Amino acid sequence: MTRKSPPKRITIHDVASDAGVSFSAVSKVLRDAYGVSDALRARVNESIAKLGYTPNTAARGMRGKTHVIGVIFPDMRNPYFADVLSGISAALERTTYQMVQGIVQHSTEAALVQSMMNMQLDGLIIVGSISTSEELSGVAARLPLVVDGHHLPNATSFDTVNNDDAESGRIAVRHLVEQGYRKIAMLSLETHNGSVIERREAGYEEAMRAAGLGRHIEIARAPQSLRDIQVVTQSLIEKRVEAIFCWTDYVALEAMSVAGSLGLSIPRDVAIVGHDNTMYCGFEQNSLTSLDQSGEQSGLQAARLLIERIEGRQKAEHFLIHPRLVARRSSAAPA
Amino acid sequence: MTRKSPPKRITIHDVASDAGVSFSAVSKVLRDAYGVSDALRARVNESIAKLGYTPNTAARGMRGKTHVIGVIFPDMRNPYFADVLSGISAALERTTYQMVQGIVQHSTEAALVQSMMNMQLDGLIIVGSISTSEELSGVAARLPLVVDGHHLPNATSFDTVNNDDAESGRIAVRHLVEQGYRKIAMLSLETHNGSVIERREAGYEEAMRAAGLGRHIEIARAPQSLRDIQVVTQSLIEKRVEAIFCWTDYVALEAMSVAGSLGLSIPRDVAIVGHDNTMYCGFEQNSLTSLDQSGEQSGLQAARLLIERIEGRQKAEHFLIHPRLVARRSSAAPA
DNA sequence: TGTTGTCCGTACAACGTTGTACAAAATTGT
DNA sequence: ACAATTTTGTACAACGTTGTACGGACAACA
Repeated sequence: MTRKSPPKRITIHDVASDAGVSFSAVSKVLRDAYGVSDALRARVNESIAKLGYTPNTAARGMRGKTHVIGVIFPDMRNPYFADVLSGISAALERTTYQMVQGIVQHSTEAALVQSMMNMQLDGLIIVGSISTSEELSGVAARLPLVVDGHHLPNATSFDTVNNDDAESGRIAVRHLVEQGYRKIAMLSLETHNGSVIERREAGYEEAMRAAGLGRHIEIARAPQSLRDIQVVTQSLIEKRVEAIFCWTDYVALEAMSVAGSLGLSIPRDVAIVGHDNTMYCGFEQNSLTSLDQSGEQSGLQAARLLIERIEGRQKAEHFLIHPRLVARRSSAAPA
Repeated sequence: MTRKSPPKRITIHDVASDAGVSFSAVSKVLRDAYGVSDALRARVNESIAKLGYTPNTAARGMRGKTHVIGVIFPDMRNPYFADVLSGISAALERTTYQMVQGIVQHSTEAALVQSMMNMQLDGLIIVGSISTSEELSGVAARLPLVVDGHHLPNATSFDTVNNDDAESGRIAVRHLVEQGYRKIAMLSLETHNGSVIERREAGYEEAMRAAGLGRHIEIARAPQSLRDIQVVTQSLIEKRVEAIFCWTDYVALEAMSVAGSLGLSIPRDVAIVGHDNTMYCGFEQNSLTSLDQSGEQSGLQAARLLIERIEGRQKAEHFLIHPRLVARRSSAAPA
């Protein structure tokens, strides 16, 4: 409709002249600073509502806080992250903080962090970081930081939230052993700069040894590509493993697919356990046993910690979530 | 490690004094404006690299462009959006533009748009918008806008990218008819403010009539919740439909799950077709026939249009993508 | 009535850029 | 050698906030 009209932005000055006060007074109301009468406050708020004023984040960034936090996700394909996001949203609901996301797709985590710092965001939650402890400390020196999904319990300058991943590995193995499986392999991730997968592997090995199955320990690693996962799964199957514990659900679903293509039946020929208990696990055709690390809870805690930190906390906190097994048909006892 | 050191931000002034020039000169280099000698440019660029300077986006937002665009997604659960994001990333790769995402979870689309405007972003791509044409025109009056997944071919103030959704509906029906199915139902979405689902329904109806199956037209609508989808699917099955065309893949997978739970086999008892051809379709246990609307292509075009618009194009463009059927076992001809 | 505080509201200097206006220097033409 | 022109670099006023400094009004106390 409108060709190229000049849609003037409503500023604090417009509000001030509408309310008949100085622009500084409006600023005071916005920051609810000391030294404004109730009458003035009411008048200003009325004008704000009437004009539909919203503060300019860019201008705020030049001076104090922007009231915006950034959340960085490693990818958008894994529906687990949607749960984390829900948790963060829920925690932000009753606060004045807004949120923007950055998703590591083509760009790098470091570039995204830089970009968000340049926007002067008030704090950052990095989910599934692949950065080193040093890099993260560098970030934390410049703005409040919470890392979700990277075990760094000795970090002093930022907080972390994590699933007890060693426990995940142990639970998976114990469950499969109880169900009667012995030759239990793990299908892991090839390159993992985070410490999450290491711990799952460690938990897996520990439980295998504890069950007297040390000789059956077998960890196969594949990169994230579906093709590679197929190849590695196939080689595990050829080795006649009885069960496969996969580092995340979609890998488990792919493993299931490979087994199916080879004419094998699950769990009779091979049992499968996944991780994250994403929505696809519950579908009848998958019926995938999985470890639930409650992404929602994870996000909630991360946001809570970040806000505390923005508001002044200095001492680091490290929150651990206890995983819970959700058993389904894919790991039922063989008949 | 560091307690509360003052990590001074490196500004244009620091670069200027390092290079021994005025700060305005540095700004000129950054904007590559007219009137800088190659010598000065080189010197400045050297200092920039040496100091690791990056421009402050907030400050840029106060004056010209931020070189950041915003992308708004309706949710993070549907892996289709990951493809769209890939396309956008790819298009931005060789440009100077950065990107941040906003995901409509607890907050509203309008709130996210407002928030991104307040950050003074250079442009916006809204994917799967539920806003009205008027609301979108309002946004477009204030900044360059591209809408992906909302048919508004008469919009003059913003661009759109869409799948030919009527064609999707027609293709799905024609395919099922060819395979020998007659009682073909559609499982649609209950509340759809976008025009995408309407068109799919229209295409479905049109093709049904064209095939002389008008009397078998049956559109069932369910909200996004899994529980509701189950109930609606079950009622379709009780009506003994032979095939179900679902508006998106995860609904199709859920329908498949319901059928399986009822002891039915696919496609013998009921055929299923999904939409978006997401990664889960290819898994053997699903083997779901689906319509591919190439999210990657969609994102690529949206980003291209946005950049053109940021750089001055006024005339609206509307890009249409042609869907392609990927046939799998879920719609094979009954034996 | 003068003095001392409180309270409320205003003035104004940042913040780090962009882009316009202008001065100085270098180059060209005569 | 001197004016005219072009090229190169600098100065500075925005942009919309925050937060500190300050002034004026009014009440309380002597």
